[in-house]
Amino acid sequence: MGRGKIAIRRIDNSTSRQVTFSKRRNGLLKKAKELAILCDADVGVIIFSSTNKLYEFSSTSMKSVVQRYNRSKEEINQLVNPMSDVKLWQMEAGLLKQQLQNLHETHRQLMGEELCGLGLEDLQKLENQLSLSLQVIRMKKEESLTNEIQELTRKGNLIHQENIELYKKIYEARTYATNFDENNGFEACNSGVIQAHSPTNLHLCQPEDQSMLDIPLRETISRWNDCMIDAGK
Amino acid sequence: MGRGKIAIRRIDNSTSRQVTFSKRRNGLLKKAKELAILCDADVGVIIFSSTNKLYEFSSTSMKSVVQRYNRSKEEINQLVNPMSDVKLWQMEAGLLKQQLQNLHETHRQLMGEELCGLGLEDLQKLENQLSLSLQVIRMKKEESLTNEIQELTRKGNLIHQENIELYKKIYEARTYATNFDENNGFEACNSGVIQAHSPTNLHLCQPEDQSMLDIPLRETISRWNDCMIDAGK
DNA sequence: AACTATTTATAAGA
DNA sequence: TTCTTATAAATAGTT
Repeated sequence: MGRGKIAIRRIDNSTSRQVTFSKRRNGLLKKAKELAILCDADVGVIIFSSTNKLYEFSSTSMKSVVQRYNRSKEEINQLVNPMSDVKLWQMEAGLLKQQLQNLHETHRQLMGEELCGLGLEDLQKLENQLSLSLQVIRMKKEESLTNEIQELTRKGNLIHQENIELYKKIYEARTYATNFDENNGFEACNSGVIQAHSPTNLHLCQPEDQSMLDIPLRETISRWNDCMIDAGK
Repeated sequence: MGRGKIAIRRIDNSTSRQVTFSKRRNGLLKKAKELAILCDADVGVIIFSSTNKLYEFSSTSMKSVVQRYNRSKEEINQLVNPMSDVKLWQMEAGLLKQQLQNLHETHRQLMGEELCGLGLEDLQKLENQLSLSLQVIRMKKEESLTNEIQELTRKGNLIHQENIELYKKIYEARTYATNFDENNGFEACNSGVIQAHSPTNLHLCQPEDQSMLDIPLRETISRWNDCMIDAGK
């Protein structure tokens, strides 16, 4: 029914296909409507285009048509929501709520609450579990503490080494200054050389830690003294 | 499209209606099929005649078409009414899921698992909590044990009392017998009573255990036992 | 169910 | 997309 006859097979040309779809879709829906009216039939038509657009016609309501279809087919009402999505989600929520409650109770018992309903055996189990947990946690804590102490010790040693190096520098500088000028320039050397030396040294190991760059020379020496005293013990 | 034009309204003549139904139904199904093939569309058609007979066509399967239809309708609903019931329940479920997950994590930590992500402070808190729980549970257990012991002691005392009463009865009975028969009964009484005292202690309440009542008077005692049990009910 | 006059649907082109 | 139009297809009424 057109300028030419066409074979009933997928139309290759995309545009042509789309146009034909549009026309025939309208034709189908119109005819469905006419059939329903003329012949007092209950008709439902669902059309999805190749681009997933939905078109439909139903003489009463799609729901009732499909339900009737299901009943007629004697299939289990799985197609149109015997268990609508709302119901499904309600069930899901109910289930989760139940799980949450159960876990909550267990949790409370682990927290030492709501122990009234428990028998001796349950209490014993709980005690064992807690005891075990405590053991694990204490081990973990100890491990953590040990690590921290190790780290601190390492850093301490590094700084100690640095201080020794520093002291040596200072000592050399002083000796050099003394030898260099018996009666002259000690003050200048002291303020110049030594101040230039110490900050460079500290930067080598801990560039991020600037806090000890502010420390005056006498403090460095005093700290070195302390270290030596400690080492002598 | 026929010898004459007809208005689109219910055909009054029943026979005519039926014939038209038959013709147009075939036409509709044919056109649906053609549309599906020509335009690569997914089409479903359901037709109930006025006599409730079912005719159908679907390009894939009616089930998949209808499911797709339902899904499509849902999406539309959600767009129109973004806070539909479904959405609300989905949110509820999501929330509960989250809570459950959180609680689960806490629970695992209380069980001494998954402690890697925790710092020293967290570990300390956990330890304190567990320690506290353990304390409470041990108290509860002790309380429970104490109660049980008390209860057992009470019962034991009661039974002991009963035994004393029993002893008295036996003694009276024997004395009576001895008086009746001068030199015969005392030895029997002596060996009987003393042996009966300690082992019977717990057994007296259980009338089915007759093993130690080999002495001649066992019937009397048993009858007395029955009386006491009945009275105790 | 077959026939056929006619209406309707639609393919192709604009 | 929409309109037009020639033509294919559907079908109302008849046999």
